Amino acid sequence: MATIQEVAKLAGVSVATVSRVINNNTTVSPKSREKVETAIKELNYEPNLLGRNLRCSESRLLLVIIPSIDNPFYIKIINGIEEVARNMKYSIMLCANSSPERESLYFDMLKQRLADGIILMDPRVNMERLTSLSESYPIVQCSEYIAIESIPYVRIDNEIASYNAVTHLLSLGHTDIALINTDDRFIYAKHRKQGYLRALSEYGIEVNEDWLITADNHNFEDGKKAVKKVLQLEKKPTAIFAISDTLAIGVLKQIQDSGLRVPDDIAVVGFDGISFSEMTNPALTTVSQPMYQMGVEAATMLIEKIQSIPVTSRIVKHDLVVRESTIGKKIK
Amino acid sequence: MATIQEVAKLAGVSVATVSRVINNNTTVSPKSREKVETAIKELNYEPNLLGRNLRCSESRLLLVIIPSIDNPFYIKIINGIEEVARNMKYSIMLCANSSPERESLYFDMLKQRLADGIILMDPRVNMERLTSLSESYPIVQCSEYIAIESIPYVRIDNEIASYNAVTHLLSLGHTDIALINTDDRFIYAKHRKQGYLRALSEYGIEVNEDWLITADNHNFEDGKKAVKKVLQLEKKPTAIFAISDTLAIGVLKQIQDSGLRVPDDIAVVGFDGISFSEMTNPALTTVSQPMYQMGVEAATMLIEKIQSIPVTSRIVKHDLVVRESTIGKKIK
DNA sequence: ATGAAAGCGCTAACAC
DNA sequence: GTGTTAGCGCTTTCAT
Repeated sequence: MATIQEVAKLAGVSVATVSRVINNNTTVSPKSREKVETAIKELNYEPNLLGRNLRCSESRLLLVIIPSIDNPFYIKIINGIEEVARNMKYSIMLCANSSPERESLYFDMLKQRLADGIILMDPRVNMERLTSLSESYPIVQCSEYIAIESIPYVRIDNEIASYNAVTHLLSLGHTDIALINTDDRFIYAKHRKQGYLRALSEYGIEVNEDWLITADNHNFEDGKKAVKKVLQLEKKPTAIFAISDTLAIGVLKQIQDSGLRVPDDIAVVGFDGISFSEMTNPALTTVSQPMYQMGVEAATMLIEKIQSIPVTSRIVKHDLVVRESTIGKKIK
Repeated sequence: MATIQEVAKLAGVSVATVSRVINNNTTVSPKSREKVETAIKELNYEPNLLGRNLRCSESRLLLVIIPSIDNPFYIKIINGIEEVARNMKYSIMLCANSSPERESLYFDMLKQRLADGIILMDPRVNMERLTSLSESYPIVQCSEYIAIESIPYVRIDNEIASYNAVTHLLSLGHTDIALINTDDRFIYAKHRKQGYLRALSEYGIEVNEDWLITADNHNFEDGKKAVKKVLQLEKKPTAIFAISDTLAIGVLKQIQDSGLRVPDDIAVVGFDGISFSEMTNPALTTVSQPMYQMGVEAATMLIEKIQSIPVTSRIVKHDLVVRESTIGKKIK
């Protein structure tokens, strides 16, 4: 494990010169550079970045906090983040399954200088702690967000996206549309519900409270559970709008396991546009989010924040993808 | 941003004492401890771990290298790794989508002391580089492996697992069984093929070369593509064994899109036991790997290696999970 | 263009 | 039990 000292010695120059060669920012005479480079090769030298990090007081690590690694929704976002991070010579660390204790673990990494910033995709964090943290450390939000001045976000317009999805069902003639949502304290959930309500109201349809189901989570099982509840109702809906694809896939499964057909008996719409949504049978109609782009934007924003460049929040475009679960199979 | 110096000063003790309190390993008088602790609170002090890392020459970061974050197979493994890592005060960094350049990026982190060890789940790495690296740095393999003395692994017995899956199909009366595999240079692929061949041979069935399909990858689309190829054949199989669940799900989808029924026209078996395999319609029969356990074992092994404790490779148990895609729907 | 030297924040050996 | 001190390996003034 050669150090910069040894390289300097072998090359017959000072450590400063070696450092200059490594970081090739300042001018070094070709002769010195040459000597240093052969010494580096000779010794198989690799700079110890722990030293550099301490000296520069940066870790070049970005934390990406997601609620659960189980939800494929985050995958393409992460790919986008990674792309930008790599180009800017940052690494990213995925922090999943956050819980209060884990949360503080990650926040601590920021305070302990082990990370330079956070991309937050989990809304279930301690608001106060987050707010105070965001005053001293770079944080951006992606997809889900909390309205805090000091934390910019990138997201779609959930209200309109949801409105589009429900309008699609309405335009197909459905009037009995159930909504499978998650807890209202998530802002996206609130907005998606608002979009649902606005669409119904514009079509002059009364809301049936029985059809507003709250799922615990976005797991497949939660989707199945919700459908079981719906199918026990006296009056059953002819369409179900689930607030995420993972839920919708569980919905699909449970409908079919109950001997009903999609979309003939019940049409289904999901949300997110995960790759899996194409692979179900029938393929899932869904509101697709520009996940890769969201990741790119979030990472760019965060790195700018780290560099003390002012950044502002932005809204990106969603897209309704119509597939078999609402309009049935085409003849192939 | 308070430093240990300032804490020491405020507490009226030396930095050594503060360090002792922080790492509470050595004995400190209750009085000093008290003083230090109040000073820490007073200053809102957080130790700068960059300093500690440099001093201790460790990063307490484990690298987890997977081929693609898109394959849910790795998710539960990662959860297992995380559990162990957290308990041992390590962090993990997920390294996905590896390519030659990315690969060297990750290997560099090891050399540059930014990571303490690697859990490798991607077999597509440069063998030579890996071999030489493994002599100086702690590396363990999980699931997929390359037989290198210096790199222990945890995995299932792929040959037997595959044999079990195919035997299940044979016992249902299938004799025309296609195999959708990946490239033979992956050891798991080779072993799974061997299991397939052994099962057929024990049943006295000739191998039909047309039914040995090689998929590019484990994506859904690769599964669909493979089925399209199979369905163009003069003589079609009555069952398909796909070497991963992601492939199998594509297989399922394409069979159904072609107007055929699973398992009536073609039965399907997958491999891995990802959570999604339960949610397809019909639910997928698959060979389930003990992913969480594998993650736990791998992380434990790696940390032991880092601590210079000798570790040996181990084989864990798989499990054939029979579901609708081979035996059809039960009456509910 | 280059070297000497200070110091990033911490831990641990050593002396008391 | 506690303080002094020497680094861990690097970058970066400041001279020259």
